[in-house]
Amino acid sequence: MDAAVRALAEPRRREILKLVSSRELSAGDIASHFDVTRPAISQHLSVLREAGLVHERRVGTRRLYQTRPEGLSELRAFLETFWDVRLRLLKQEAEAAERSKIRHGNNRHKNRRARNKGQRKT
Amino acid sequence: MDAAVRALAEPRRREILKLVSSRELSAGDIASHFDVTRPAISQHLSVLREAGLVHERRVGTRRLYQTRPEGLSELRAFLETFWDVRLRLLKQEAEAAERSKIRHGNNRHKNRRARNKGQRKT
DNA sequence: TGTAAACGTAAGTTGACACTTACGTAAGCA
DNA sequence: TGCTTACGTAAGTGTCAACTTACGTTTACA
Repeated sequence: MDAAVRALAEPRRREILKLVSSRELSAGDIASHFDVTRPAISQHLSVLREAGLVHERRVGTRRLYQTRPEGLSELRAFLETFWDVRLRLLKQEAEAAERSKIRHGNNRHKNRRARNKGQRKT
Repeated sequence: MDAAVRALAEPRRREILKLVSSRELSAGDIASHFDVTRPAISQHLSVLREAGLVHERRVGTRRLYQTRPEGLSELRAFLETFWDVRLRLLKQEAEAAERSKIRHGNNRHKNRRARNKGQRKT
């Protein structure tokens, strides 16, 4: 995953991924979309390939590239965990507030604490 | 999103995010989990805060940090698009194969082409 | 077989960035 | 009011990575 996220940190590489996400393109075609030299794009493509984010296919003298979404799955899972944790925390807080209400009835002070926790800015 | 993904490119910053995803921790507490100096962690925390990935809260002389999952949503959406595109392409290929079958009956040559496209390595 | 096309690779340069030590600052506290 | 605690910030250093130009390599083709 480290290689994938490092590869994505470069804006141009993210652009390349978008370019070849829905169709194969040759290295030259890809390079023509940018204002840097062709070797620079070639190096970006190497980084993307080694990170497992693109697939390379050689046909004749050309090399065709296409996005490999599976290369993103680990990072995707990493990001998901944070949303899972957030949801779990919110659920726990809601349950704690509920228990507090049951135990202490309509005690105003306790209710205010629970409500404030739930209101934490999102 | 650029700031977020650049922030995530650093392994230690990803570790910090994990540390404070389920609970608030002070800068010092966070630093104690690593073998670099406290100022180094402080700089990492600045990067994470400016990228919108953590929330900072000051209490007394301490600063408490916690992950802000919303800061990851743009990158998350970016990653999702690649899976959406992949699914759309697979669907199109399947439909094309189906139409080809209807038009040409059990023509072996055409069927083989369609099957090979579907078998493209995942 | 020689030439052109489409690439990748080598080598060097520049800028960013992760780290260090040293210092500044705000809040608690005797 | 001084001292301590818990930080951030400044300044300097070394490493890495993105770019350039120059060159090598493979395939197609007359």
